[in-house]
Amino acid sequence: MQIELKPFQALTLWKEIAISEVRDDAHDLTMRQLAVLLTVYLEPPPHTIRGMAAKLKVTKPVITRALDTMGGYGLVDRHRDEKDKRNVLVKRTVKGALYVEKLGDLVIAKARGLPL
Amino acid sequence: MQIELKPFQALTLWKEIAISEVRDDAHDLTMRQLAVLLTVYLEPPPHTIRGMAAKLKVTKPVITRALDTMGGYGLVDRHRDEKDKRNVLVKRTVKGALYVEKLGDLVIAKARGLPL
DNA sequence: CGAGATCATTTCGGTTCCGTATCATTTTAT
DNA sequence: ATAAAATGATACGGAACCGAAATGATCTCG
Repeated sequence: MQIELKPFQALTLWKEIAISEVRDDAHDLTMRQLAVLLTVYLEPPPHTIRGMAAKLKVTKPVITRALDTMGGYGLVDRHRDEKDKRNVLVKRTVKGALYVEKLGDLVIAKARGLPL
Repeated sequence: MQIELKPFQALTLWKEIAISEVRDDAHDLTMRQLAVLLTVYLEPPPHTIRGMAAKLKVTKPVITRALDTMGGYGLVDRHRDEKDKRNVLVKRTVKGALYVEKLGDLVIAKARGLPL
């Protein structure tokens, strides 16, 4: 992963990834859902609804709905926090891990293909 | 260690950008809209509805609606092709160019901030 | 000239998402 | 014990989007 990107190259990378995501659109995630998904898989737990809402500067229902949708896809899971039963902890799934891993491969492949 | 770090960095970059976009959500573009926008601004014209639909492998109404929304934001413009009045040519705007430029700066800034 | 092809848009019914406000449950503090 | 606070989910009306199909305008070509 070269870090010395010029503006046009950086945008081309972003464009190629966006187009790839749109094309073989397995799940049609929105930007918000993607931000939630990557937060869950890249940052250390625990992940609560309130915490993620604060991190993304969105309201709690946005996170709840994103988890509803992605939970339906099997990309994330939810469990009550036994220590504090008001909290809900977002958990990773095998399917979600595979999806994220594939996305990482895509970013790398596209970055490698850039004329640097 | 280094081998596993590369995908993680790539995903972290993608995550940081997604979160930034969600946070200061000037326009709340979807992935499809973003793909359309970047295609218009990074690839040489002309850009027709049919051409972009084919490129993104989506139906034409998807492109039409994306242009409706982004046109409302002032990010793109449309004109009839005078050579073939069936066609509509997508045009760039000053506002859209600024938005794309800012996005490029964001990608670069986030890439630069990655721990190599 | 006229039939068919091409292109973008609109329409349709249905789904999803939005933000605000409210609700139910659980914890904390008095 | 009980009131207040905290947390996530849900209700609601409105907006945006979906794919498929229909529409209107324009072009092509026999």
